[in-house]
Amino acid sequence: MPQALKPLLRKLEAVASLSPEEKAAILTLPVTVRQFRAGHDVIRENDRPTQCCLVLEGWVCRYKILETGTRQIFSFHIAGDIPDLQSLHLRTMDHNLGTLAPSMVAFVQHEAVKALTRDFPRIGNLLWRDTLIDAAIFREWMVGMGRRDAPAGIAHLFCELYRRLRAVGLTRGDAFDFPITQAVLGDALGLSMVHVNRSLMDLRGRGLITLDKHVLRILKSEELCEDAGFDEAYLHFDGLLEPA
Amino acid sequence: MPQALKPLLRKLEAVASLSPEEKAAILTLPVTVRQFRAGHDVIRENDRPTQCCLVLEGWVCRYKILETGTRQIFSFHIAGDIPDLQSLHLRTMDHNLGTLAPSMVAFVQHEAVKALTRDFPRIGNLLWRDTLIDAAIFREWMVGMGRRDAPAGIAHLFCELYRRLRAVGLTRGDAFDFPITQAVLGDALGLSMVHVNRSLMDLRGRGLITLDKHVLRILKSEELCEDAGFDEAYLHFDGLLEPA
DNA sequence: CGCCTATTTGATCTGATTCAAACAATGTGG
DNA sequence: CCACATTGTTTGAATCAGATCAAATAGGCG
Repeated sequence: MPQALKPLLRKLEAVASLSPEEKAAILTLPVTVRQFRAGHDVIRENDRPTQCCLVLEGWVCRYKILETGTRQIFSFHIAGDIPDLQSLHLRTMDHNLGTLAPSMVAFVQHEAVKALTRDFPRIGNLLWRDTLIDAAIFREWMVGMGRRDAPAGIAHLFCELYRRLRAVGLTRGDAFDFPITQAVLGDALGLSMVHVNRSLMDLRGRGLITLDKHVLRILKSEELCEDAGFDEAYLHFDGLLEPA
Repeated sequence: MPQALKPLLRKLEAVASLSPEEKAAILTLPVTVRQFRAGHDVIRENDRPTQCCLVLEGWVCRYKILETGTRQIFSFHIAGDIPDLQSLHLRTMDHNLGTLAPSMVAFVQHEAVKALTRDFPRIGNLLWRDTLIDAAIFREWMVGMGRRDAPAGIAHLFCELYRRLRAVGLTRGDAFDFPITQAVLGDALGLSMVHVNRSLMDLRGRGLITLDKHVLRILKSEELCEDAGFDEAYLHFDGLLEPA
């Protein structure tokens, strides 16, 4: 099903225009598509995957469970993301990949991706670039955990997710579907669920957002960004790669 | 000065054996070497570098300064690291790179690196792999900031640095030079300097480490790892790339 | 010696955690 | 369609890890 890879193509073409051959090579990658329920693992720590996976629909996250039983979430992934590209070059998974909502995921054999990057080095560079942006997002989350208080950290995450979702056409005006529980939010931000709840109340109380029935609406975008110290540069929506 | 690139070669060869041609290509990369004093910037946020840099000697870190004036450090880099490989694919720097100690840094034009990865795709994959390990380290730091208390976070960092330094031959038995002040440690871990000091006292008090005159000695390695919940898998010392 | 930077200690305060319980929403099977 | 179970949100109270403020002490080094 070639159209399954449309989200990926869309993402790559946002950065550099691809030649017809490059597009065709991507769209004809052999993929297997699987549907997952919420709360299931797609890949586990210590696995040695032979395929990469691409999110087509839903919400997926990378995370680790500590000895103490607590969880740290590293990233959220939405349509078009390739959350485990790293398995292409790192044999063993050092974290888990799991769904947070019902999700559709496409799998592509490593061999096929390697052949693609061999035949079309520019595509390889675009994929590399994607993993570098992942890393930039990790860094920004570090800022949130290390140097921002809870309301600012949450606000910052909302600013980020709004822009990433908008970039793949998943916002409706100033709102988007947000099927993420407060407990999960806490695991992502390094906060307790109770404190997430109170910080959300704070953001709501100041009229910056609403969050109801899993729909998040950003009411005062400028104020929210201001509060969060948000600067979208780290998402690198700008950075064109050199032309073909 | 071809021998400047020895640390890089050493690092890459730890993962995959290189052909004579590949080695030659790396060693003959045209480089400029510069010496920096401690506390100086090598690259700044918003810069658009035309070259990559490689740490030959010293201690370098990536960091960001917030509006509030606080600093968040994202990573420490030592000999053999290429802390801004990302500039190869992301036009604009989203953070700073600065020295923490007198350091020697080699610069290589992007064009030269791109030519290298074009002519020797396996080297390109090794470099990509290096940036993926960077990202794995970011994730582990997120665990530290989000889910570990201060002594465990510091202990974890020490475990990591010990192994990374040992891998490039910069340890002497169970000790290594550690020219990092407590304030800097705080900026890396998202802690106040005072609290870093108290946590260090705690580690010392329990006889796990000594830290004196910028020499860190690990007295009880197992206990320190245990305390920190340290598992070196994320450093991927194991993961061989496929053979040539 | 005197300056500057780094470490250490004390006292106080606060953001965030923990524990506990109520409440709301959603879904499921009988 | 209701009863019940389950999952998620909200609130309260007590406690604690870590921040902040302030000042003393200790090293380097020109």
